Amino acid sequence: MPSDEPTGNSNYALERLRSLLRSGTLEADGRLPTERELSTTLGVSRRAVRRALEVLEAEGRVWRRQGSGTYAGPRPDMLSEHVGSLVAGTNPMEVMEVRLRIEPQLAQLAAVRAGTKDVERLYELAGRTEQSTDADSHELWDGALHRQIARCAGNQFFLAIFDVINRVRQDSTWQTIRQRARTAAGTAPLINAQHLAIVDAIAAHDPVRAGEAMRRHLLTLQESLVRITSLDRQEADAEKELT
Amino acid sequence: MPSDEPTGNSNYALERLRSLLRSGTLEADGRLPTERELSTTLGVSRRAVRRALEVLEAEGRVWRRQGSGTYAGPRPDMLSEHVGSLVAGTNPMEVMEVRLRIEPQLAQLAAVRAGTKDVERLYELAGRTEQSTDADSHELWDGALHRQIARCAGNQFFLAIFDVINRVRQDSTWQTIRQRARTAAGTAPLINAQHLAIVDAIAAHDPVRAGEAMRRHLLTLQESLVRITSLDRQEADAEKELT
DNA sequence: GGTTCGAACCAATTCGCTATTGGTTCAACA
DNA sequence: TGTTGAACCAATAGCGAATTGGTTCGAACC
Repeated sequence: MPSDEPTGNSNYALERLRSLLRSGTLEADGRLPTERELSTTLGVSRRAVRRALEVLEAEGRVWRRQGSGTYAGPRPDMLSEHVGSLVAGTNPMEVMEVRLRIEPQLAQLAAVRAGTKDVERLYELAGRTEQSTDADSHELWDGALHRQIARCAGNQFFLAIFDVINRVRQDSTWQTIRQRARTAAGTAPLINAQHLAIVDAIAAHDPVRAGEAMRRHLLTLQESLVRITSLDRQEADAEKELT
Repeated sequence: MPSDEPTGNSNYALERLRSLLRSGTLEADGRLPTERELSTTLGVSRRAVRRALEVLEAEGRVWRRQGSGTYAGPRPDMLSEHVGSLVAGTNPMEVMEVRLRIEPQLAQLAAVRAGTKDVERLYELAGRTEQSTDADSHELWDGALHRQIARCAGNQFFLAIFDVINRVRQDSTWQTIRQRARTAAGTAPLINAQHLAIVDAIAAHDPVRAGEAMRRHLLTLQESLVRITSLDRQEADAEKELT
């Protein structure tokens, strides 16, 4: 334990926890160590850890569930609970088909209704997506861009529907599929160009072009999805051959 | 086992089960005995019990869950519980805009994928809608027709999304608006003709025509909705004048 | 030939149990 | 007065056995 810092100080634990959250070096599900673990590794009392966590929880940086653990990020709302039942009855290809039918419509509406500030935000998000190096942050910014387009449509209910689709799409069950689909060979430049084409059309208030650009973009994503799943099938067949 | 009745007859089991349901002598949670139990107590094969239960399930008198049991009453749905939060943040015009963007897409898919049996069902529903005299049954059959089109799209997830929209649309909060919108002067013949145009296009496997027909149909509904709400506004303005 | 039956098997669910984990209380203590 | 450490409480996750609806298959029967 540090010597010049008062041990058991919750402020010290708070800083350590903040840096832990910033570093992003935690499990994929965002779960951080147990309170007892933290109290030993940080060399402070569990009470101090709890005080620090209470602050972080009040700030919305973490949320806790008795018997389960403490997790990074905002507390998940009730909507996501129903996602599970939706995920159960469908598959990624169906979801992609729905996106192909709905997101071009949102892009059209966005082209009609997007304001100057909206367009600025869209270009910023497209730039962030392009400049992100690792696949994780790329998907993060990509998701933000698509949702911003949905927001620009100016229809709260339509946005809610989009969020439902998005939740199903991002369900952890399909994490591996997405992880491999987005690392498909050399599609990144094409995808970034398509993003720009969509945003340009929205900025030009050209609904037809925006819808078509979005459709082409999703078709590209669908292609990589098909490629991945067919690869999976081939692997499965190969394994069957071996046995 | 009975002597004058053919054992293993599912009709016999069906009658026994009906009387069991009528008597109401089952657990508080509405759960009735397991299939294996029933097959022994009723002295019929489990297959016969299952046939009887299938009938009762189709009639909506019971619902079954694998690994859990068979329960009396209609199948509970969790979806409707959270519709309220969606309704709160939107309004009928937004919902209609979403329908205008999504249902034509469903009609297009239906035109591609609908089978012969599906088309027959569509014509039957269109006929029922046309022949219904009172506004209540008209809306009932109209809703069934629209949902059947969504089913014909052959995408379970898309159907789930459609159901979410439908739930919000049918929310009791907007009951009065819908009641007045559908009684708009003399639109019934036009709406029925539009229904037939949609179904004809689907039967002809013409996606473009199906989508356009659906769009025109929804535009008509939107018009009547606008008319109603504008009337409301006039009334509100008139009231404001008085105060 | 077609249907039914019994049996076995499959898949989803429930239940009981244990271990884990956040939440709480409390006496000791500085 | 406030903190600490420990014990205890309550809710949750994980696991395996038992249960239950869903399915398949061959034998028997009409």
